[in-house]
Amino acid sequence: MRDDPSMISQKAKYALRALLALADLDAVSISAAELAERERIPRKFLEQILADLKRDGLVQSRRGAAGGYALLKPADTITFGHVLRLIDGPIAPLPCLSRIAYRPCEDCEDEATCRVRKVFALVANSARAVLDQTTLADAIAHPGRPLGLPQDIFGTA
Amino acid sequence: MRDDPSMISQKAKYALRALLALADLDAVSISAAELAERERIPRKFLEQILADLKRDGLVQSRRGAAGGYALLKPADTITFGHVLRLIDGPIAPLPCLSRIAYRPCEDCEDEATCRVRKVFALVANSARAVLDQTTLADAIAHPGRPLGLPQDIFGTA
DNA sequence: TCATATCCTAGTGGACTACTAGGATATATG
DNA sequence: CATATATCCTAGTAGTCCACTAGGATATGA
Repeated sequence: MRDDPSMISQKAKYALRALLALADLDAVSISAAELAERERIPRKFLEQILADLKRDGLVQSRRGAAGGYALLKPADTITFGHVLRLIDGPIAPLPCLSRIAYRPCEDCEDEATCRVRKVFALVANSARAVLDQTTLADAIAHPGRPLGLPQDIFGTA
Repeated sequence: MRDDPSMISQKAKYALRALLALADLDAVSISAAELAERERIPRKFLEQILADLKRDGLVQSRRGAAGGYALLKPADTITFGHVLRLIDGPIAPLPCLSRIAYRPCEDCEDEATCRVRKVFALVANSARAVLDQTTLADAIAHPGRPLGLPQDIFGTA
């Protein structure tokens, strides 16, 4: 038995927490050191993560004294799915179910009739439904709102 | 970026394929060697997998010439979730969301208000909804039937 | 007896995670 | 200008895990 396969990486968790913290700030910037302390993230590791986020355009930075990081896009345009794919790679239980990094299963005879694939396609769709429709803003907002999910979770296949 | 985090293990895929093949047989038994060839699974690896399945009571075996393996439980009582947990461990994107192996996130201040947790709870619930309600029989049956999903996918939280 | 099975334990190469380390470069302030 | 404070960039590393392979002990039917 594996430890936990479906688990997201620590790095992705840090990235999401950092982005949420930046969204909390709203307009002001914060240094990596301060952010690291506030969110209990190893500082040097956080720097690498912020570099990834910057490379993707989610975050902007300023160097030197009084420098720091700030969100570059509105919090309601950044989805959990986007961040997760950026840091952790494809969201797909099988390579043959990935949209951004499709690869056939090497030992699979016929993809169209694969019964394992058919079931995990449902899993993938439902996970994506949540991740691609939930934004940082959703996660922050009003505790009253129940983080709702919309229609058509399982696609049309 | 990771290769693919949400991916199930090759071992779990083999286990599911093996069980489906056993369910196809229906009543008759088959040797590991034959099953391995049919499903393109490394023979020795498959033996280990079958041992796991046997230990869990899903499969029975007979030794010696004319020995082999057979399903021990009806195919409509074996869920994908059960097999996945058996082979791959907990189905939870965060340790604090696992039901069978709960552990708090070490760097998490307050679980109740954790915004990352809140979102991934939805992911976990929707994945479990599929996996715990889909049986081997469902995966085998009639191509007409669309592998439907029932109500209340997101729990009551 | 002998071929054919399952059963059981070890071990291994390669990949990946979660960091740490060290310093180069840029910027505000005195 | 000097200095403190930041970001930026590249390497490296201990530990863990996956996906097997290897080798043989044990049981069973012919």
